[in-house]
Amino acid sequence: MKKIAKLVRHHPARTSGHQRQASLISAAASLFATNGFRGTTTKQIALAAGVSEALLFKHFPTKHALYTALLSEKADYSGLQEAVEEAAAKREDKRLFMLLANYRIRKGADPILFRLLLFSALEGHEMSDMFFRQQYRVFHDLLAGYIRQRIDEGAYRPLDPLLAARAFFGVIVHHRLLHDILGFPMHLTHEATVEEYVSLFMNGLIRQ
Amino acid sequence: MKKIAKLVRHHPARTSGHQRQASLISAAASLFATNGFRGTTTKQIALAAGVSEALLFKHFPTKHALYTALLSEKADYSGLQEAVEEAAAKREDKRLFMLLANYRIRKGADPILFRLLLFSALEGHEMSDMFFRQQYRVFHDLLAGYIRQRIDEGAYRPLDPLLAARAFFGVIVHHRLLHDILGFPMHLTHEATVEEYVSLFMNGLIRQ
DNA sequence: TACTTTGGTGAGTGCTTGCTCACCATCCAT
DNA sequence: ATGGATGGTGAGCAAGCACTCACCAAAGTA
Repeated sequence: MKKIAKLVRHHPARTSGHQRQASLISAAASLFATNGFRGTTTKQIALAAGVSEALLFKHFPTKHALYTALLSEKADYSGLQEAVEEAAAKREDKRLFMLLANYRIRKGADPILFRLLLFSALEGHEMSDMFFRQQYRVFHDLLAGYIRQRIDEGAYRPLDPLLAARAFFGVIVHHRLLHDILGFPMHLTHEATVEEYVSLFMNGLIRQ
Repeated sequence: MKKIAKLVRHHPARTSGHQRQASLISAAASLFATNGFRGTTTKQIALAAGVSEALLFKHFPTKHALYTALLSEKADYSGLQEAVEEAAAKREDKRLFMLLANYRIRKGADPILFRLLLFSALEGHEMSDMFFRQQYRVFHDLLAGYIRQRIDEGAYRPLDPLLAARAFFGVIVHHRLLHDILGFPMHLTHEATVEEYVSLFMNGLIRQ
């Protein structure tokens, strides 16, 4: 009798340390993304992950450490970089821009990451700098470099390459800002939107 | 003797209600802008305004009410709208774009407002919607309407007007994001930057 | 079987938060 | 002068916060 009661009572079959850590991080991700670092309590995270608050602190010494772990895990742009570099090598201008734009605007693009990034930038988390300077700026410099090259080759007008690259990312980032953060509805399909942005960037507004 | 002592002791000459309210709002503005709503305490605000916390709550029933008062006071785009409409009526395309871009990028542009807006958008404050839908969207629709008109007149290529307007604002907003929030240095002067962005937007990247 | 390690918790701790309340001080009108 | 309105405060409250601690339970291991 005693034994059975014992077995039945708490019996969710202990989870491994790594799994727990992962589930805590994923629970934290969506909470931090929606409410920010300061707007999220460790109690909420523990609850969302289905464990006690005490266990959270067994895995991460502080709330801050959990946040840092989360941010460094989320940063992953591999795959895109190679595709972009290939398109650049082949001078496939339009494909290059489409790749970059599509990566962020495409249907499955993770709005959580975008919100996390913005929050961390605004709240001034130290990981934010790392995030932007390492990951984001890779594409920044990559694109600026490519534009510079194409200007030298005479294919593009002699604009400032860095500003041109920033302008392009601006269009994309702003789109996500309106769509993911402010909740503006899409008014064309994802594909058509990307196409339109790229066309505008490459050819300008004025009828030539 | 007695009289003098009385006069000298607490003597900062009582401030009027309106002045106090204004100084509280201005103190709150910079604190909310740097730390967000949740990251700012009423104690900090009171301290920055040089009064007791209790007085703050005499002027604003809740922290939230102060935030709302602040946001609705900060929203003021008058002046620009008329100038833009005038340029539009005269079909001074470049001047119109320069006006819009300059308004946000110019040297004195208030970074506090931009941060406040972003924070309120991320934190999901109800004023945020009002802010964006009323103020921000005015220019959105204004510009989109103008672009549509110019397309009809055959001056612009037949692009989607709304997306084109968004793209333009995207460039500007992104510039401020990099500069005001992430702390990226300006690499050209304000004037040259604006000029470059407008030129890119109007003429495109590709040498025609 | 016994023992160490690891997963897991309830019940706190001290501190900070938004907010209140009783009270004082100064102005202005009568 | 005097009384009501208005500007202003110190002390404190209940709730919530990040974080801790003593302790239990289930595995692996000898």
